[in-house]
Amino acid sequence: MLGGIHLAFKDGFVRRDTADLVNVFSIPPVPKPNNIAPAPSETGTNKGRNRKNKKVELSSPTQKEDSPATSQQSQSTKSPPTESTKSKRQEKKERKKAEWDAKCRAREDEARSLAGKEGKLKEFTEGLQRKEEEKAKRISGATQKNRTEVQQLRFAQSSLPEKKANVQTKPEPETMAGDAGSAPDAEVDFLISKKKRQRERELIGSGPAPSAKRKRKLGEPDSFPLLDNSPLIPSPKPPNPSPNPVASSPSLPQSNLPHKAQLRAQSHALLKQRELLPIWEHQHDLRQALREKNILVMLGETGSGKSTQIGQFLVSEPWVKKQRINDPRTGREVLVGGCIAITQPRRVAAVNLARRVAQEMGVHLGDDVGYAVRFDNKSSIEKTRIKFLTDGMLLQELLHDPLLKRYSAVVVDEAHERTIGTDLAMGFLRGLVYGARGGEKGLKLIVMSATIEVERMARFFEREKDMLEETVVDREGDRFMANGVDEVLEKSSSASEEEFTGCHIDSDEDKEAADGSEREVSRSTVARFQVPGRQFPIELYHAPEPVADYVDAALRTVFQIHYGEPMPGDILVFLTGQDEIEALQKLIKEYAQGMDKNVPKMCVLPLYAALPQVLQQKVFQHAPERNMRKVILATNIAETSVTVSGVRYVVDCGKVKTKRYRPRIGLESLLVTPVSKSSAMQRAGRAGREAAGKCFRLFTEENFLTLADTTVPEILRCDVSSAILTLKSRGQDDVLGFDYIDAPSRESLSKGLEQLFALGALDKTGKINAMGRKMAQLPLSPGLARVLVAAAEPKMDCLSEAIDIIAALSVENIFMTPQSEDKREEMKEAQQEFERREGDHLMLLLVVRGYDAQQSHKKLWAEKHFVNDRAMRSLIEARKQLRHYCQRLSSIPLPPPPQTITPDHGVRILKCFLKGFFHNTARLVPDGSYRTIMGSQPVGIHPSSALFGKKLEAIMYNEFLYTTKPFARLVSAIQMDWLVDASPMYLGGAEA
DNA sequence: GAGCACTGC
Repeated sequence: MLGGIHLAFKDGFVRRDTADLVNVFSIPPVPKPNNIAPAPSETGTNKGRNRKNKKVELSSPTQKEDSPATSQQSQSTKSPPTESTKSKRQEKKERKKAEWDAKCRAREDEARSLAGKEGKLKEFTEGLQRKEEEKAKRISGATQKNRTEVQQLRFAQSSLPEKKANVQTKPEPETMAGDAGSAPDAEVDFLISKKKRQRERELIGSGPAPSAKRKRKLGEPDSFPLLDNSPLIPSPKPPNPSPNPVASSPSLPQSNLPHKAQLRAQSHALLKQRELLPIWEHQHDLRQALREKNILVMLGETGSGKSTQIGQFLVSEPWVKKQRINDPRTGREVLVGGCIAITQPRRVAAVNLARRVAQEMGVHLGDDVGYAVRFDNKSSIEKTRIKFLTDGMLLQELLHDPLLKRYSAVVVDEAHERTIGTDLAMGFLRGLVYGARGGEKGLKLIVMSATIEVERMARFFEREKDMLEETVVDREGDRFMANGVDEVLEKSSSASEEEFTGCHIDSDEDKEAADGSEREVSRSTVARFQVPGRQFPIELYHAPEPVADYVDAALRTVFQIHYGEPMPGDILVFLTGQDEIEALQKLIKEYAQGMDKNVPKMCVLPLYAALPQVLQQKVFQHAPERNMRKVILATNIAETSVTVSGVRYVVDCGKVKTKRYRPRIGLESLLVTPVSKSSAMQRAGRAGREAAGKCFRLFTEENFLTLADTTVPEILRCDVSSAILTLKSRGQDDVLGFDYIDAPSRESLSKGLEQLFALGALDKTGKINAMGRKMAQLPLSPGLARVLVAAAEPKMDCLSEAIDIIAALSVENIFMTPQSEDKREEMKEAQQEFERREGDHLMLLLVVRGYDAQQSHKKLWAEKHFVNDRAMRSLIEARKQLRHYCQRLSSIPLPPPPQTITPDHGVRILKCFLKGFFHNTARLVPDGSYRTIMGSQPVGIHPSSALFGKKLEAIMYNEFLYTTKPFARLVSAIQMDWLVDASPMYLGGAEA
């Protein structure tokens, strides 16, 4: 039996090309061997997967009965509906209970023991890393790099069906003959040695590097493991040794501040690594380009080094020093410049890049190089010349300093991610570069992206002149009102297409003109630049026919890889959520038990944001045994935020959960949708970080071709009321006329405006008023910001209570979510002391107060009450910040929080919440169900609420979500007559 | 009687 499986797998993998893989994808389901150890109680059911997807078929019919995974299914279909069914069901239920209890216990134990081992593990992994560093030093970095380039050339030709066809190829005068095109295998070694010699010459310093031709490869944001691992590993060093020379840097002594000489020495040591980065040889051209033009758009691929080097290349340019300009608004002279800002979409990225660049420059973090993220600012107004910050932070600075006076240049990194933050920042920056900070002494703007969308961005920054004319003409008619988003989208996409043909930035087929050092010499206001990345080749495989159940398909593919592909090489599987991950983890573990003894073992690891930190870290550690393959089951978190080393095989289900907003009903929902092409490429790219890799797509090639090129920008998918408030508070009152890269639909914008008006943030003409300005300063959604402003009013007088509750609402769920029913019962009991008949909001307040009351045993207390300690700690941070902001907004000092909360007090708190959430209300109708007060839609109280099952006159809720049916989450009881003064403007004539 | 991807101020 075992041999049979073995052969079955082997057959599929003797030869490795797409055609064979087609067979592999369609081979019969993995048979489950008979001699599997009898399943322990926990394999008795197949919770989740079987229930959810009936199509799953994991074993052939004859083997079904042997399979613990399916025994339950066959049982239930076979047994007649006798009186024993009931007891059987009971039995099943109990078994299920036991199983989940066991699982929970196991997980808790695991977490605990891991936490204990952490110290030892760190020691161990650091030792390993030191060894690896030494090894890396021995291997010539240059050889490594050149080999990569050659492989890239070959890869790029063979894969990537998503090439743009209409690309002009430009012959290039100064290139090496054999380098450009398809190098036959025999030539490869020759090329490597040739390039190696060249590189060695370069390293000894004999003249500038001849411009090497490179090929565009899988787009992927530039991120080295040091950077990407960090969200999960707080230590400055990743525990995993990495062959990437950038990642394995000498580490600083942790104990005290390093001496200046030490810093210099380290900086010197790092210089060698920096010189190997693809961007290094282009620094002169970059500087030159920015002397000539104020805007530069750069396509920088994975590992090009753009994020770490750009600041250092520019910091000593003459235009960085402070200079006087005329502020057109006041007519007065102001002093501007002196610092380069580099924005990132994620906090960890900003912090780690700053740390790294400080090391490279040999300076203390916070002096010449610093960062600013929420809750953490390590930069100095006088000293800092390179500052990394999140895009949200840049927008925050815009609020108090509309000219961004501190900065000589702003670099927008990872622009292709198109978060609302980056999009708004780019709109504002463009306005500055062509307005108040334009001209010869103007602000420099550098936009860096990893996808071909850069060309669209270049167009966006270029079309200022046209736009101005257009806006003047269209002002009355309102361009967006009239045409809506479709026309805008259409316009931009056709623009980018024509641009591809004329632009020197090559796309995939344009091998001839791939030299980034060549700049477009034209009258364009935007300089364009391309820097190749460092990425190993990846073989792509597609499923031959559509896959009905991708969890099942992933299961088979994982085993196929495991049997057919050599070690080492870990497998990274992309799925959409925790549910799927847990289901697949269970299945793989079951089947792995039946593997032949001489087949390497597997170590299955989940990875998603909600997973406890200690368990996340396992992904970065070595497999517990030698000759063991790690199989990482991850959500989208592994696509951008986290880089796992050691991965050579990627399995991509082709789906992702995305938020969608339907403005008409004002409802946000989370849906499983197909990924975009660039997302799929990004995922595939994860297989080629350290060596050549393979990517198995669980969808057909035809399917791939129908995917959208890029992910829909966030601003087109979400509620934009918050974005509108940001715009208006920063001087852009005409939100319909703001120059978005992609404008939200007219419907979405007007819904947002309407909401803000109802909240009292805008006056009748749509201008922001005092209330709106206050709200805009708070790091909260407009609704929650409104609550805070209301709570600060003297007659309400419950500011510190409101802050506590809002802080609880703005961090991750502060309650644990136990899996087993027993645990849930236990949790209910433990939390009884917090329960209030008013509902969830006051319950949150009591939890916060309970946590506060603990002096030294906070963690224990949290554990006992099923409260998430990590969430509580970030809650405390957020509260500190909110208090700070509130104190700034009103001169009145925060009153000390009262010890008890009287019913009257509770009413006042809830009335404040109603000011921000009057639109999220429902009332009881005669049939005993709830219907929303606006729109009269049915809605039920979510089972997670303390008010679940209760019948109340009316309810208010913070969240509306649609899963199996419409649910209200975070619910409190209200009275109908409170609604009248919650938003008189909005409810004015309506019955309330 | 349900179950939520990922960020950010």
